[in-house]
Amino acid sequence: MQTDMPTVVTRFAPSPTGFLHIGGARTALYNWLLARHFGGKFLLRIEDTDKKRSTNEAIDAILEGMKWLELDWDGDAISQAGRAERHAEIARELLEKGKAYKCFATSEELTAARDAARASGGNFRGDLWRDRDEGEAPEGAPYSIRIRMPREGETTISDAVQGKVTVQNSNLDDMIILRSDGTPTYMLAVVVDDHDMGVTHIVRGDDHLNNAFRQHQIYEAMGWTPPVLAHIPLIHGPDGKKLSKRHGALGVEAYRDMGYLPAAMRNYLLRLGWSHGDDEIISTEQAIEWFSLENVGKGAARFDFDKLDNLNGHYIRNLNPDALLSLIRNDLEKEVGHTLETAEEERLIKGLPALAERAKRMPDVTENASLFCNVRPLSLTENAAKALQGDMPALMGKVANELEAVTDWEASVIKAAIFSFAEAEELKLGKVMQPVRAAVTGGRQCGDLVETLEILGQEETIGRLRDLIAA
RNA sequence: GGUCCCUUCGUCUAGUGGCCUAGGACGCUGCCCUUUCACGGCAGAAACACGGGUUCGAGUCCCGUAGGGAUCACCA
Repeated sequence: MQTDMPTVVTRFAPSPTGFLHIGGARTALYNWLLARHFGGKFLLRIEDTDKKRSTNEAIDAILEGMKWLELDWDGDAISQAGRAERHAEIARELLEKGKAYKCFATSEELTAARDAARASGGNFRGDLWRDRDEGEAPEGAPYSIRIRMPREGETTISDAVQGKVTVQNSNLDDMIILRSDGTPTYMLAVVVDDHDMGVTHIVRGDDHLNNAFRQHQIYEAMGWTPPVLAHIPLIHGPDGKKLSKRHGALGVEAYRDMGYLPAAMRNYLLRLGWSHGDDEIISTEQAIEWFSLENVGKGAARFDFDKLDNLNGHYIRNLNPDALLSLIRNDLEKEVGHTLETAEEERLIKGLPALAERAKRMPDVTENASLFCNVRPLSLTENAAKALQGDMPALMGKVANELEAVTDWEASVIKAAIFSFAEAEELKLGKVMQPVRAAVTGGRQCGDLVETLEILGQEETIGRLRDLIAA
């Protein structure tokens, strides 16, 4: 049926040699958005043809990263290694067609040829056996299979991001497509898999741009239609240098642990290299509707934590109290040392929005949230302690007495009580509010003080005030 | 070194030959709001890498230079 044939099929094809880093995450996001935009399919393929470097831990980390970012793929993740037989079959077909040939060169010969080519300022093409008869090879000698690249003319690819890019065919090397042990190389495997999986659009890092020409020739040799290519620029570190494991390249789970929200991450990554006019805050739904390869930038982008923080703050603020609580629950309970009681939960639900207003990363919320828990005596920050020096404890004791007389524990009443107290003591309002804030929050940030007192409850408020005298 | 790609405020970017006295966002500075810190509001400093063309007119097109990057494995 034509109708159930998706018009757009994209894929994300990471090699499982490490975690899902930020560049990979963005590549995955763009592929995902493109597929969702067109109502097509987004496939996941693990490029594990290099068994020596691939690990199951890495596969798990990548899958976990994708799930955390909420990028769902269609169908099961495909193992490239599991398709080796099919790849070898294509290699043999190419051989039969005369589009590939056997290479009996030893690694020493290859290295020597490579060094010579480089020394003469030329290009190594690996073609030692291109024009030799295989009968010249020793009986039973191992051989790899190399593709026979055209030597005349040029190859042009129309990249959706980079535009038309042309390279002279004389620069193309007769790369190995099947190793002497019979396993396929990446160069062959990608092409065969993308073709077999019906991939229509390949979005990947521009470190693959040079490979595109080489792979293009496999499509040509097989008579297959090449997919649309989009090579997106790489992401650099804050200092403009390339991201590497030693240099700021973190797995997405590291961002999760730092307290970034998946939605913020997606929004940030989306804008890092793609734009839609002046829009900055873009929901995932909106992104799906707007996403297009045409608006992907060509220049490499630097990763900027300040902007990510700003965006993250926005998404934290938009979380509802219940979601917020469930996100911080674990860490908060660890911090206060006990399972949250119902009364504490109730306070948190009321108090969390004000904290979210002030947060950039989730730990900002968690740290301040302990103020709504039963932890007495409350630990004081340096500034809070300073604000409570001298005769402040005594003053707080008086405030406590004043608040104890309040029969209707409600913000307006509490406020009136504090106001009249300040007036009676002939103190400026700030002179009372400031120490009360310090005493009750211990220096933690929160919103309106009086409202905070209301949420905290009369008993806890007075207790915290009197703890000062006791201490 | 060969090949290929890239280049607008500090950063992410808008800009597809006249709408650009180059716009937005983050960050930064100042002010306002204010019971802390934020949020929010207002104002401000801040960029077309350089040099040649093409054109009546160039950030936008072409060439060169410089700078940055990618790649050159029986890795992916």
